Amino acid sequence: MNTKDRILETALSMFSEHGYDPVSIRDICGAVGIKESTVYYHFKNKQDILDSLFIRFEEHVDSLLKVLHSPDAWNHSQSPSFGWIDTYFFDQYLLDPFCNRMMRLMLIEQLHNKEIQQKYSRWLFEEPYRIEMSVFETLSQLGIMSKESSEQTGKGFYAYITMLVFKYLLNGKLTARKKNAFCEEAHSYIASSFGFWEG
Amino acid sequence: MNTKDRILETALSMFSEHGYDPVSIRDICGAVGIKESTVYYHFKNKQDILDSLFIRFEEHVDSLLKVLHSPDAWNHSQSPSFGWIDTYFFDQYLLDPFCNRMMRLMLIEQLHNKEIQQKYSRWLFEEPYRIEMSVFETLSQLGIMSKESSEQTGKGFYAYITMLVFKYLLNGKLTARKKNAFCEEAHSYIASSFGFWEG
DNA sequence: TTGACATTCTAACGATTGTTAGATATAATG
DNA sequence: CATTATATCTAACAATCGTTAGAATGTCAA
Repeated sequence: MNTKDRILETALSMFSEHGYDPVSIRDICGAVGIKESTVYYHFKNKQDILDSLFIRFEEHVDSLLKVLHSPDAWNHSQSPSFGWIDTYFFDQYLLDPFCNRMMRLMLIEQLHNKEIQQKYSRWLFEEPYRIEMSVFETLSQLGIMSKESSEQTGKGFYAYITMLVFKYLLNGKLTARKKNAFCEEAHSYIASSFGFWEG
Repeated sequence: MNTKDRILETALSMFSEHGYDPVSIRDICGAVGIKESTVYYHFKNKQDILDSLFIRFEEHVDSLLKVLHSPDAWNHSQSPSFGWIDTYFFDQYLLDPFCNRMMRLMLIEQLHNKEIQQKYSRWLFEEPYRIEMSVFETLSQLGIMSKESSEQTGKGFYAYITMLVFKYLLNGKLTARKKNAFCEEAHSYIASSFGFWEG
């Protein structure tokens, strides 16, 4: 991996753990194994590192969203399924190491950074809401649920997953134990609430 | 208010917005209107300010919990009610300015501070879960709900409130708009899910 | 008024911060 | 080989950090 990417990866790893301000350029350089001035060859300043991380993240999730909303994503079963949510929404977004770190970073910085607060609202609440609700909307279109019931059930599902995200995926260090707890409790909720469908 | 209390209040206000490290002793002193060295007359060091805040918070919520679990709290209706949740759990905990600031502080610091991470888990997940579930446990004891149904419904309720807390009460600055959104959506959820009871 | 104590001040310390100028090394091009 | 461009280095800067010693106040009892 080239130096620029190593700086970005190390910076994200440290920012997501301690926040932006508490991590110094020297901290990052020490971990990467370069001198401070080298950073300024690749980036305009410290803020530029943060900006670059968000550019990469939004490219990443934009391409992810395109896949999600393309017909292919829904092909392996004729209707949207919780297997689909597992593969795309859980594994490639909520549980993905890069995305998880970016969410931690947004979580720390949102309280005092207005720009990041907007990104935080979008990527932790609005887009997940859209994605999860689209599943239940399809369910009502397919006649599996009534429109009102699908909306109510969708909101309940969204709230439960959101709670699990904050409780397990954005609470202290992300350990294998917490990942498992998230998956187990999510699947247990799905099983007990939607056992009638795609058992 | 005496100087020590003014330091604590100002520090909490700034810590909860920016986090512990980014706020300097000089920032706090500038806002209070004193010189830096005065802080060290009242506190051992910067960390001591943070520790004092947590001591005050835990004293505050401990006394709150005592009230919650005392018979008096349940007296104004023969069964636990959502009005009770409104008065004690919402107004005096989740929406209380002091508690809200402490929760923000814990939210920021928990990702890299192991001690605070434990407090965060306790005061944002475990205790709220206990409090909310105790309501539904009573419901099943009173025969209003079956044991299984009360547990499932309780978890759904807890998840929904937790989601609303993160979405509205710990997302950027706490405005009147967000407070209202929290209350409205919570009450709307209660109404649509539990309209059968205490309409 | 004097003395004792509580409270706040002035002024500085060593360490760390983001950033920069300019030298040095490495690699590619003629 | 000489030249140019790319990449990393050394070494320092002004500013800010938490913290401290000691002088200057204010308050109240003797």
